Amino acid sequence: MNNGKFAISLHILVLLDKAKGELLSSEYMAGSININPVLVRKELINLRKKGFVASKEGKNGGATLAKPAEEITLGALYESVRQSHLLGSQKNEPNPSCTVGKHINSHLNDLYDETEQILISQLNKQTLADFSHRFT
Amino acid sequence: MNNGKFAISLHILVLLDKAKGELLSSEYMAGSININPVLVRKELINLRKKGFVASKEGKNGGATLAKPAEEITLGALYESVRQSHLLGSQKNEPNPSCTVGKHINSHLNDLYDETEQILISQLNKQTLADFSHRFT
DNA sequence: CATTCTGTAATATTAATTATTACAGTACAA
DNA sequence: TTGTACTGTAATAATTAATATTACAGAATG
Repeated sequence: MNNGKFAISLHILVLLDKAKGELLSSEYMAGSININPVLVRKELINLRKKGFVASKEGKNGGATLAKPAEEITLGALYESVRQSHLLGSQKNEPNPSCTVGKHINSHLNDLYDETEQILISQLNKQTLADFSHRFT
Repeated sequence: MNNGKFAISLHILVLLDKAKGELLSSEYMAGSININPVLVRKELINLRKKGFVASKEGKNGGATLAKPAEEITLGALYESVRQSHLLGSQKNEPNPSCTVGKHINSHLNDLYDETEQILISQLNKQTLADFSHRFT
């Protein structure tokens, strides 16, 4: 489905939760995740768009959670980072002169959608707060 | 998690199911999927190893299902093509001097494992026969 | 107004996926 | 017994996706 974005985003959110409202810089978070700060800022764009975090520009700026960790479900996070389909991308262009080839993509998409819904509802059972509490 | 392998493998299996025991060549299947025949043969290696298909070499050779489509669940197929983790690969090496960085990978793996189990059991509700019947 | 941040674009690097070429070996069938 | 049509598999190339880097304008602080 997706890439390391879910892991990176969740890592960011846990750090912000642990920071208890204190602003964290992208550089600091990048140091914990061990990736480039620009990648953190890019993920923040997305997280901000979804209303999970807020940023403050300028000196002593940084990011913080924009809503309580109890109100951010992992399913919502999954949906926010998901870009392609769960079980495989529908980039194949099967032969339309073959009955199977002609319909496989729509059947695959149905299957993926059904399955993804289950996955999301499973992830929705857990909030950022729950996940964050796994850390001592 | 994984790539287009799930889609390719499922496409192959549906073709074989529809062929009702008749041997299909990798070239023929590649034509329906619209990919290179070598990729089909590579997927067949895996499907054979899992006991889903059998191949016959030589002239007029090809592949066929090795067990009834009713006995191949999509969950088993998923497990057979899965190679990396569902929600993202654990290739990050977070900073171990940070509490969050130090433990995030093991917590992520726990989460992924839990979630993947749900996904597999969901996919297990459907067999190749069920999926194949979606095609007229 | 120097400093420390964010936001964002542009580009480079690396890794993963997919495709291609090549050929040995197997089975059939004339 | 030999040509043909396949599989099996390795080696390599090409393409695409993911990640990293560099660069710099603009915002807020002190």
